[in-house]
Amino acid sequence: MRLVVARCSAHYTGRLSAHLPLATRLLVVKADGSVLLHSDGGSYKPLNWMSPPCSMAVSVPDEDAVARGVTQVWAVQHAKSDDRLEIELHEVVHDSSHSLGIDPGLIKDGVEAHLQAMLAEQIELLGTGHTLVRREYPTAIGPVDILARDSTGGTVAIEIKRRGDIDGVEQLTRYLELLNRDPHLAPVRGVYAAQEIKPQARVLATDRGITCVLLDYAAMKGTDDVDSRLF
Amino acid sequence: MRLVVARCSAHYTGRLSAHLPLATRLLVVKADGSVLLHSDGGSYKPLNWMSPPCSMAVSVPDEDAVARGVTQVWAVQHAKSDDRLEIELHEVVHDSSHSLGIDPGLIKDGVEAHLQAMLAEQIELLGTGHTLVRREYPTAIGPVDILARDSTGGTVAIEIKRRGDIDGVEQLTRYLELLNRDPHLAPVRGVYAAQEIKPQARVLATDRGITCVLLDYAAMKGTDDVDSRLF
DNA sequence: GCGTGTATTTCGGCA
DNA sequence: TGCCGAAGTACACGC
Repeated sequence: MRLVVARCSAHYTGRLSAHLPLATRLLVVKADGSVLLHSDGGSYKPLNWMSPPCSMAVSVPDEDAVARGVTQVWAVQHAKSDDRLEIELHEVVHDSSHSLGIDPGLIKDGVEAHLQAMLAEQIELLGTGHTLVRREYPTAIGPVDILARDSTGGTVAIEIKRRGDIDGVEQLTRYLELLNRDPHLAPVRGVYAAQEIKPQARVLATDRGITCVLLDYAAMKGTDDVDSRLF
Repeated sequence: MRLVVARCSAHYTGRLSAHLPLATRLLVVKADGSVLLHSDGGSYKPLNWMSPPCSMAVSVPDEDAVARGVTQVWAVQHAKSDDRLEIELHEVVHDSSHSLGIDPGLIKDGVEAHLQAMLAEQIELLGTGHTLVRREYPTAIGPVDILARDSTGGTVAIEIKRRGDIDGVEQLTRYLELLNRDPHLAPVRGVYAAQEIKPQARVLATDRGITCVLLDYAAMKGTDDVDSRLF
C-alpha cells in the first residue's frame, strides 16, 4: 500500500464524467492496483477512485502541464472497461509505502438474517395463535422470508426488511401473487415486517391489503434464547 | 488528516456488531473526527469505519491488553447514536499528520438528472407535437420523472434511467396505475427512456404496453443549449 | 458467470 | 430536518 499526500486534480471518465479541481488530497494505491482519492472529510467514500482490476501508468507531464505546475501524471485504467482515472500531481507532501499482507476480513452479526431468525422464534409477535410453517419458503421466483399460519389456519407470507422501503412491498406482492395460485395455501395474507417502514411503502402496502409490522430489534433480542451463541 | 499504519484489531457495535481480527491495516483519521480502517485490497469501502459526527478518545491499555501486546486503544464514539468503534493498536509502523484544507468537491456530468433536464427540453424526441407538462410530476407514491402530452392531447408518463433495468419498468407501472385513476389525466401512456435498456426490461415493458426509447446522450448534449454551463 | 437482494450503504434533492 | 430515489453503488449468496 502506497500513501501519497499531494496537491492534485483529477478527471474520471467511464460510466459518467467527473472532475476534481486542484486541492491537497490523500491518494491511496492498494496492492491490487486500485486507487482511492480521499479528502479530509465526507465519509468513507472517496471523492474518486478506480476499482480493481486496473493498472496505473505514471508519466512525465507535457510542456503545457509543466507550465501549470504538474510534476507527474497518473493514468489509472480499468482492465475490463473503458473506465479511466487521470490524476495530475503538483506538490507531493508525503509519499510512503507499506507492506500489509492479506486481511482476515470482517465478521458481522445483527443483519436481516438475525431479524428473520428471531421473528421465526417469536412468531406470536404477529398475533396470538400464529405458528411457523418454515423460514425461506421456496417459490419459483425465490424464497419467501417466513411462511406462517394464523390462529384461524390462514396462510401468512412475511417479508422482512431492516428498512421497509417500497421495493420490499413489490417483492412481497410478487410472492403473494404466486402463493395465491396454490390451492393448498390460498388465500395468503401478506405481512411486511421491518425495523422501520417508510411512509410511501406503508401507503402502497396498505393499498394492497398488506399488513405492516414494526420490529423492535432490542426487545426481540432481549427475549431471544439463541442470543448467547453470538460471539 | 492523520495516517497510521499499524497492526490492530477492532470491534464495532451499533446497527450491527462486527469484529476485525489482528492484522496490519491503514487507519485514517479525518479532520472531522471520522475514522477509516482500510486493508490492502477490497475496494473503496473500508473494512470498518465511523462516520462523522464522532469523537475519538485515545487511552492506555489495561494490564490484560498490555499482555496481549496492545500499546494503545482508540475508542471512537458517534455523537448522535450508540455507534461505537474500538481499535486496539499493537505495533505502529507509520504515523503522520497532514493539513489538507477544504476540498472544492467533485463535479459530475452525465447522471440521470442531466438526461431528465435534456429530455424535458427536447421532448419532441418522443414524437412530433409532444409538449412538456412538468418534470417531477408529484403522485402519492413519488414523483414521475416527466409528464407530457402527445400530439393528440393524450397524457404520457415518462420514466428515465441511465441504465434501463426491470425495476424501472415496475416503477413506471406503479405510476401509470395511479395516474390512470385520475379522470383528468386518463388514459395515460407510459414511456421508458434510457441510455441502455436491458432485454428483460424491454420485454416486460412491451408486454405492459410501455414504449421504450433509447436516449443518445452525446447527440442530446450536442443540441442542448445549456451545455455551456457544464464545467 | 450472472442474477438477486442486502447494506453500519452514502449522497443529493426537495419538501 | 426528514424523506425518497440514485449510485461509477459494492458485496455476498444463489443458480
